[in-house]
Amino acid sequence: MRLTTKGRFAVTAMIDLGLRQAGGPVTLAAISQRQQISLSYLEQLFGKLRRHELVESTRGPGGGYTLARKAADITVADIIVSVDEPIDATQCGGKENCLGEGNRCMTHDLWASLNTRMVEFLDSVTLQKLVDEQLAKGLQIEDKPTVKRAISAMPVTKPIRINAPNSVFALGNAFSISKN
Amino acid sequence: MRLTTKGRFAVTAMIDLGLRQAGGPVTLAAISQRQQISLSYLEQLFGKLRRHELVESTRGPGGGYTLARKAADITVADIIVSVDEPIDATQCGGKENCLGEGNRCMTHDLWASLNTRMVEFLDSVTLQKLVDEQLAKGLQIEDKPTVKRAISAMPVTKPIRINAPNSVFALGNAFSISKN
DNA sequence: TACTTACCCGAGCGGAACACTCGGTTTATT
DNA sequence: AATAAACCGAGTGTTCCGCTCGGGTAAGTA
Repeated sequence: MRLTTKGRFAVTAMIDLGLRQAGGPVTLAAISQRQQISLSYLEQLFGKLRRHELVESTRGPGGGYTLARKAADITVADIIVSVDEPIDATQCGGKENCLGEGNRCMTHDLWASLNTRMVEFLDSVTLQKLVDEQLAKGLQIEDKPTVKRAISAMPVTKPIRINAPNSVFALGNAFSISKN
Repeated sequence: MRLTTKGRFAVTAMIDLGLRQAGGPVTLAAISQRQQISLSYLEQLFGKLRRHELVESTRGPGGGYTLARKAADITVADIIVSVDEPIDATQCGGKENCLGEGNRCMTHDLWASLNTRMVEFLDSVTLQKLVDEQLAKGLQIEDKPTVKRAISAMPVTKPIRINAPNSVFALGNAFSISKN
């Protein structure tokens, strides 16, 4: 489990989905516009989210994605684990004697427990909670416009790189971390 | 604030330091051996830790590093923030209107709060706590051997890549994350 | 039947940052 | 002087992120 913008995007998109799915399946194209995430990239992420059974898809016109479970039953950990796949093991795969004789594997036990607590934390934050937070902040969801009008009114967005790679929790200046 | 093996190494090294500093300054070479972390890499990390005033250094023979504060006053967040430096801001640096007109910056508020909670959590885990955990697990600290004997008894380690990049919380198989 | 909509999929690419090396300098002790 | 250790900066290879491209397939609408 890594924590990158990948997971951040996934969480963001899932919140968007949770906010709008009451009006039927939500299109990736719509999420892409609202959240400024590349459509193709969203497709990759939602492919993973679907395989992990966090979302369900319906194809064809009027289709899109919906949550596979109630938002209250989806946690941030679920989402992040889904998109940041196992990859593979690093160093001393499973073996206990990764260090020399005697002094064995202090790192593993330590980090495993730290890791457990991290997961527990992320697991304690449900999608519902995040959705509610957004609603509480006065976010208002406009009705779905007719497709034709929305398309015609849409400005052409030039493909620039919006997001820097691998910078989770490295937010914009206004939100940079400082412990005073 | 990113979460990578870099931070993991730093935390591990700091625990090692916390465990051994009672007997005077601890050498990076010693930490390198015990924790299987490249010496030069440790030097980089401790350079940052020193600049952030988490450790103090004494040069020359018999020198090494000690904690700049009590272990109880150093948190995991302190350590990780120190080594994973600000870099710089991504996307819409500080501006509030990163999205188009109307729908503005849902992502930021959301992630900022999530981020805050993450930091709060990591800030709640002190180095002292981690050190105590290690001690409780029966780790025993041997007396410092004389330098000459230790050096002569040391096998030549061939420089292989021990650790994969960018895989925090992607632990070995035995510790891979699974939410059953 | 066509047409469109939307999900689906895999290959690939530029660049950032990780994990690490190397060669050297400075400071202090023996 | 010799050694031990912290310091420093400039590299290097690899991974993987963030994203694009080009095509597919299923499901509605005409």
